[in-house]
Amino acid sequence: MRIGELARRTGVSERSLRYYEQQRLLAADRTAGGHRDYPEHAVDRVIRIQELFAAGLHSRTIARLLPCMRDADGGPSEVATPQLVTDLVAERERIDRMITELTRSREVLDEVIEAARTPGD
Amino acid sequence: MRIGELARRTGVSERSLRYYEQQRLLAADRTAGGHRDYPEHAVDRVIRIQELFAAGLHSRTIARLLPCMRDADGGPSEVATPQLVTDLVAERERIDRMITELTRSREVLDEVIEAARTPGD
DNA sequence: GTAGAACCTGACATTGATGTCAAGTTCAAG
DNA sequence: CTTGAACTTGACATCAATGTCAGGTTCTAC
Repeated sequence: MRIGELARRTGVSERSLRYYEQQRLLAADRTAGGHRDYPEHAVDRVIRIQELFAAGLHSRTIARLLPCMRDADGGPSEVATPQLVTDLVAERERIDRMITELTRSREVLDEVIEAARTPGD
Repeated sequence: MRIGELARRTGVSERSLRYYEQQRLLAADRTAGGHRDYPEHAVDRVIRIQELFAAGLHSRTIARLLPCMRDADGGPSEVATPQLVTDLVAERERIDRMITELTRSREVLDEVIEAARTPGD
C-alpha cells in the first residue's frame, strides 16, 4: 500500500512515516517511480512504533528493539544483546514509574471532575 | 524551606522549581533578601505537579487545575468551571489511551527481555 | 567582618518528534 | 496525452520543559 493509505489506517502522519524510515524503524519497497510501497503488516508495525514512542522510548532504542520483537513481519526475531537487555530493563522500570504517575494523575482528574459534577458537595 | 532543600527532597531541579513559580504553579514566600521560602506542603505539591507533567498536561492546564485540587495546601478548593471540566475529561481520555499504550509497550519489553533470558527457547 | 555556600535574575541552548511549505515528479483515470 | 491527485526530497519551524552559564547578591557560621 502507499504512504497515504498507511497514514490513514494508522492515524500517523505521512511526515512521521517518512521519519520512521529515515530512522530505520520502518522499511518500504519502492515503485519504479520511487514511491513508497508498504506491505500489509506495516500497519501493525506502525502501531507498535507509536506505542513505543508513547512509552517514551527514543527512536534509536526502538530501532535496536524492533529486530527482537516477534511480529507479523515474517522475519525471524533476533535475540537481544546483553547491553540491549540492560537498557530495556531500565526502560521497563521507567515505564512502570510512568504508569504509576499516570494513574495517580488520573485519580486527581477524577476527583476534580466529580467534585464539579456534584455541586451540592 | 529553601529551594535547594525542596529540590533535594522532590528530585526536581531548582531550575524547574523556578519555572513552576513563573508559570504560577507554585507560590513561594521570600526572605528579606529575596530568597524563596517554601512551606512544608510544597513537597507534596511539587510531586503532584511532576505527576501531572508526566501525564502530558501542559503547565497552563495544570495552573487551572491546581486550585481545584483538594490538597494539603490549606486553601479551600475551588470548583472547576464547565470549560475546565470539558478539558479535563479530554485529558483523562488521553491519559487512558496513554496507559493502554504504555501497558502494551511494557508487554513487548517483557517478551524481548524474557526471550533473551531463556537462550534455549 | 569575612569566607564560602547557597541563592538570585536573565539569557541562551537543547531535545526530538512532528508540522509545514516549496518545487518538482509519478501515478491513474479519462 | 492530459489532468489532478498523490507522492518525492529538502529545508526550516515549532513546542515546552529543562539544562547551563554568567554575573551579582544573600545567608550562615566562624
